[in-house]
Amino acid sequence: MATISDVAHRAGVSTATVSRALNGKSTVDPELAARVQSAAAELGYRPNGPARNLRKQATAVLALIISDVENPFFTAVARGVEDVAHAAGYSLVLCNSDDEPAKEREYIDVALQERVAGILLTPTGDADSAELLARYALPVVAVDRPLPDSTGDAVLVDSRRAAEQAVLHLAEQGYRRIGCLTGPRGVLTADDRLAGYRDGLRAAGLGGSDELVRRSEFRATGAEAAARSLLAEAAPDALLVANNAMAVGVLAALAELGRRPGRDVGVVAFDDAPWTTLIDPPLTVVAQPAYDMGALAARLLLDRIAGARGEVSTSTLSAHLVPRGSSTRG
Amino acid sequence: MATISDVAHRAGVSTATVSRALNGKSTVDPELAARVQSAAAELGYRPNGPARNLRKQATAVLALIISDVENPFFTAVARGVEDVAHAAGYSLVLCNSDDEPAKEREYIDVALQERVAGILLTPTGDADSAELLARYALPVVAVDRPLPDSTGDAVLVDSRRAAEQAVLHLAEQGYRRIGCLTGPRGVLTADDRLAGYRDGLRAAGLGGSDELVRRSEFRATGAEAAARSLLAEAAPDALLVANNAMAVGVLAALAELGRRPGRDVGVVAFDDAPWTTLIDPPLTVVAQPAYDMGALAARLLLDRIAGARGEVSTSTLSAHLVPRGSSTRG
DNA sequence: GGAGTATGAGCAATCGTTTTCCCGGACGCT
DNA sequence: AGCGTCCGGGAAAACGATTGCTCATACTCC
Repeated sequence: MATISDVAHRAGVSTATVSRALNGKSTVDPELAARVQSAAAELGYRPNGPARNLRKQATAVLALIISDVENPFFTAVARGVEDVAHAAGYSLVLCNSDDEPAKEREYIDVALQERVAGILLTPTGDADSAELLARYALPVVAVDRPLPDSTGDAVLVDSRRAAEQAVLHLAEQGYRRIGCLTGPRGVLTADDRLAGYRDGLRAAGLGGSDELVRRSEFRATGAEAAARSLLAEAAPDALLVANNAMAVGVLAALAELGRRPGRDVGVVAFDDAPWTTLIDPPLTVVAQPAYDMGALAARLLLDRIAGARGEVSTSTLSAHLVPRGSSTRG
Repeated sequence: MATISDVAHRAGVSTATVSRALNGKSTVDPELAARVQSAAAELGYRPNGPARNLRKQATAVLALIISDVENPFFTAVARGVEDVAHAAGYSLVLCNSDDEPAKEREYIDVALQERVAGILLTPTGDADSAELLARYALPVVAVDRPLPDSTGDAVLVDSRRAAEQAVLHLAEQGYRRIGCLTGPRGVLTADDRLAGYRDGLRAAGLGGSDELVRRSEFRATGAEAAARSLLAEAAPDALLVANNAMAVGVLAALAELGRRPGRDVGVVAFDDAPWTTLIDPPLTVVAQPAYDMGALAARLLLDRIAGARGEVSTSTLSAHLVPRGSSTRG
């Protein structure tokens, strides 16, 4: 593949001039610039990225470490990030941590090696990861969950408050034994939503009991089993479900048990998705602004990279309840 | 950040020895190797990726150019790719082409500059892109659709046959005026599925007419409008829908018109998704092995990169029909 | 006409690795 | 004891761009 000196040779100038001409730097004689342009075009010259990155001691690459691209919430985040990054001339390397600290650390290591300009991640909460990031002073923005010790900017959703409102909504609709299906202990969004659930029960004057709470992975199969056990053992008349994938499992369990959402068991789930209006009754959801979170996070990160030195910021966007049929009796 | 010579200095050896020790190359005295290891650890040394890539004239990065990460089909492909790539020590840069040739070319250009080891893409069909790839002899595997002129390996699904079988299935169930909603002209999967639809009609002895066919973008909103127009103007008693996102639009249109899938209008859609069993009646789908396609494509690409010189291959996986309630009367 | 200044291009250093080449010492064999 | 062979490690040359510095040329102004 043609190098800059091939181009220089063909255009009859030095490599310095080629570089300047191609990067529109300083003043290059228009005629020479034209010669360079055409020489580059004829040779199909593409600057060598690694060489340029080495010399400039900087790359135009961001790392995005999310739990799982197959989760529509993270997918929307990724899309927001990519759109902003791309508009700014940055590329994105995609990493699935599956919420495993070991994988997370491994990917951070790769990012460090590749000297990416910054990292966006949904932290597993692993302290070593955070320490690694801090040690190398790599620009970081956390999405969906904060970093341990809240080093670095974060773009969050007020899950707790949203969960509380979801419970209040269920209570208003006349549900009394409201259960909660949330994610693994230690995952902040899972714990937050549970806390919000408890806030809601308290605010509604409903006593809660741990019997009405189940945890599972943030996936359909685990949630299905958890829902089944909860329904059998605690007889809830409504459920707050902590994410979209879990909702699939819960709805499957209800269908199998012949319990109709809304009339028999009120259901509210986190995360909106296109299909939630297609089921009967339509699913009441807590819609999170995933795309916007990604876009905002990317912008914050680019600002940091550009050298904005301000205080560490935490942006908390709010989720909003979208009431539909699954949370009304009748 | 510490460089290799910092490590060399601290360990009291040359940079060459550090490099050899850290890469487990040739034979380095175990004692020296240990000194190097601990010096590197103490300094928190991370080899400079760009420098290494420059020197080695190779990177451990693959580019993945797909239409849209928010489409669950591509998301599953991406996941398959990522898993395989990661296991082989490769990173993935993610690009959304939105099926726009201009964006596709732009991303190919970026990939070329960054000297990625190979590209996986769902080609828009743009000839310039293909030419670009061919000119630089970059290892490429096409996923879901072949490259123009079928340069490069491809991992496809037998969409046409699957569409035919879906139509035959509908015909068996007693539907007679079967319509088709497919994607934009020129997108191969869209055209293939349409061709398969026509094959199916012919095989079932049903006359087709263009009146029963509509095209839209591969998205929900376009499909909803198209479905509405088709239902109003051509009175089909069944629909073959060419992808998952479109199915959402179609089902929304049916719901709004008060037409029940199955009983009133048979529906079969491409792409399975977790929610398809939650609706009533459950949606009959043509399930594509998206994850496997991604994984296979990545393996083929890695083989090419490793220097497998064999013939250009085309792997055609088969999709299978999953009959559910939306395609049975009653 | 001469001195000073702007303008534009080239030389060469530099980024941090890997890898080739070479050299010194140790060892084995005759 | 002398010679040949390994073997391990260091010096230095790449890799391909960017950029500070220098220098030649032409121009302006007195």
